[in-house]
Amino acid sequence: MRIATWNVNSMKARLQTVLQVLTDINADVVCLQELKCETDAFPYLEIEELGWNCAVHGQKSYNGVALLSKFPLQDVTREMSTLKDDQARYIEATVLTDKPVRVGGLYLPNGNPAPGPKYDYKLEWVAALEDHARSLLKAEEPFVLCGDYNAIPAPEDCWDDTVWNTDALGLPETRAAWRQLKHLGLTDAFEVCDGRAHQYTFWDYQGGAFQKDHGIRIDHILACPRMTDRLTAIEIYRKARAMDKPSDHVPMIAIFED
DNA sequence: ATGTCATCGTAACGATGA
Repeated sequence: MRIATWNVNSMKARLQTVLQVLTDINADVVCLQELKCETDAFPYLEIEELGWNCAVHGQKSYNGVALLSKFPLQDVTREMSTLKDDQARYIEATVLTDKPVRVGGLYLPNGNPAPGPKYDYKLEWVAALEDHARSLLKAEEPFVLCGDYNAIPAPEDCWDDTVWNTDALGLPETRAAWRQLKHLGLTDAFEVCDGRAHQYTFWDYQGGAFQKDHGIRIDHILACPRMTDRLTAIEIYRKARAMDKPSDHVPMIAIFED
């Protein structure tokens, strides 16, 4: 079972790229972020034609998340139990295989400029995610939480920490919140399956960042203990960043034993 | 001297978010 996460930075502007990448990565489940379209404007027909079931939580202009699955999706929820949010940043559903798994797709707030109200919202959001993860653990159904966390876990997860450790994505308080989430008993799939320094999932459009490999690792897959037992490998599909009309993020794929 | 992109409101860009 291959579970992927990818911030597409607009479904409308990126549709052809998205269709190509979906074929390339051969995942069973894909969490998408930054759709930048309303739920009804999602290109259901084109995606379904490739064999996906879709669950979408969109909004106008900003944010927006979706779950794509080759298997049926059941019990879709579009908010965390712990946060009343007017921004479309969360979606969760059960993927019905012979070993059902609850998949949460999330788009954590960017939080810049920090400090300020946007950073406060980010911290509030990650605290709500922690509470929600706690309730998922209590429910004892296997789950993964995938998405754009807008968090650089450690200095070696960016190209130059002196640039990022004062940014909302790399501030000590952001990293502490990330660790606190993990310490509930969740596993960063990249950390245990690869763990190398300077492996990135995002490169800014500006200043030739990709060519210089000036990236950051901010897209993550967190697994509960039972899913961690099945975890075998992690992949970062870097090629997506070199395509025509690329997103600034690339897909990350976690592979679980069937 | 040296590569940003997408969206919206409004009518060819400026403002905004990332």
